[in-house]
Amino acid sequence: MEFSIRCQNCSFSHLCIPFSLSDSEISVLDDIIRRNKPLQPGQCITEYGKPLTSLFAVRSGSFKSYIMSADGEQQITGFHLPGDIIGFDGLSTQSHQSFTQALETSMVCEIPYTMLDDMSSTLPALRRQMTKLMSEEISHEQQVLMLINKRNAQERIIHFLLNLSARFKARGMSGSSFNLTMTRGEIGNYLGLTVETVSRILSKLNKQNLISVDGKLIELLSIDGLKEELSDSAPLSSACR
Amino acid sequence: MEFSIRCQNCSFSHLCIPFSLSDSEISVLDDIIRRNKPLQPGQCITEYGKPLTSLFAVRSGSFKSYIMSADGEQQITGFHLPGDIIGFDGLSTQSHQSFTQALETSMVCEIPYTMLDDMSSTLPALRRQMTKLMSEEISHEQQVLMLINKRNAQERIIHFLLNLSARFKARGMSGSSFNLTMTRGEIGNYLGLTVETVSRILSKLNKQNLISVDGKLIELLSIDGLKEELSDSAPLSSACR
DNA sequence: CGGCTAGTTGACTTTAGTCAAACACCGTGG
DNA sequence: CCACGGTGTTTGACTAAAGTCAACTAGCCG
Repeated sequence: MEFSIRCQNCSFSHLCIPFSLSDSEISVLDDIIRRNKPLQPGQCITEYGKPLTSLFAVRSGSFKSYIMSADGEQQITGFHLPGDIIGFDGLSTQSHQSFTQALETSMVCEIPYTMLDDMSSTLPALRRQMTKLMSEEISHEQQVLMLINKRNAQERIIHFLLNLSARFKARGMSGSSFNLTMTRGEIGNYLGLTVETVSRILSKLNKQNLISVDGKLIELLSIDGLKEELSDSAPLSSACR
Repeated sequence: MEFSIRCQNCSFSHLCIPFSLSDSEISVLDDIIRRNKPLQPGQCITEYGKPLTSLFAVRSGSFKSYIMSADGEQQITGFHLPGDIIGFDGLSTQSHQSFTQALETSMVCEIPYTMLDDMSSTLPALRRQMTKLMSEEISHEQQVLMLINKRNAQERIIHFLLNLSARFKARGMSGSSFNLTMTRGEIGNYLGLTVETVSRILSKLNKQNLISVDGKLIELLSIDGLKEELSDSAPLSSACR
């Protein structure tokens, strides 16, 4: 059936768990993966507190993950594109720590975790890749912390756009023209800004002809110009020794 | 010699890699661990770009980890207490992604990584514990992102103090009275605040008799009162739907 | 057509940052 | 023993960046 694309011919496998596995190893992995029907925008694949039985790999579309505070406030912790793995934060308790919601019609590969863990004892390359992916997530979150703590609103948004651009490019899509599947509010939530600030800065960058904004459609007109804007701003803060 | 405390009688093993390993498994682990001489304040155990050959477990004292941006700006990503594992962020590239510096005279257990990885193929409990520790680090960083993005200066500092308190308590030390081994500047750097703001808020909490500040020595006079301060403040922001 | 959500823009406010000055603490060396 | 320099901390006065509040527009879908 149509949902059954295999890892062997998946164009995102170099970003995903199969990276650096041999063909035979990939085939073993492929056998345990479940590919379900597409998800509609708004549908959740993980919810806080639910038992973690599988990890998910984004097959197509996009997702947001968010945690929720005691008072019900959301904090978006990441946006996921094809090839990304979802669920690492739940492995410590074997129950999900965050919510993950489809931003558009999307598909995922579901990877039963106990099987994956079992396989990793006999396949060192698989174990190493899992470790690598988790380690990358830790490093990435550290970079986000610096972005939020040390950069102003415009710098955060430019970083965000450039990061999206690079990730689209790594997936064989255009890095200069893409659709935002998240709202301005979701971008702001992630970056610690309000909707208004996000909107104002996108308008400003648009006016400067650095980007072209047409609703959800974003074109990066001058990536160099955008990077220029980053280095222009105050290079050192007093918080740094 | 005096540096050779073993995992078997280490009082932090329940927080560390040995957790949930059997006695015989701990003994295998213990054999690969190197215990070097104490580190002086300011000494680094990891530096960006250096090959990662070992992970480190804090044995005594405390550390800060920080990443550095292209323009030399530091972002502190965490403070480490006994039992904490240092180095997960470097596993993806097999080279360290951050700097880790002793804040006081401290000792670490050095765990050669290839040996640890080899062991994890035959010891599922070890593999699971490593995964658990990495997963916890991911979850923790997500919580920090929410703290920085959604909480004001006072809330960040109270959270920071309560978190330190809980961690000291989990290590059998007083959760109500402790020494800050980091400077106000380092606290501010971590929380995205300036030295002045940190100082002002500590003074304010001191004046409110919620804490007592005497230089580096902090006493939490009313943990309930501090938590009260958290829930008092604006419960919902407009960034949340 | 009407109602809803998302997005934009303007006017005003607030929080934390900046700049500056002074103090405390600590180790060094005369 | 005390003077000195350095780093860390505190406090005050002022500023600026982003948040808040509000009004309005643009799509979208029933």
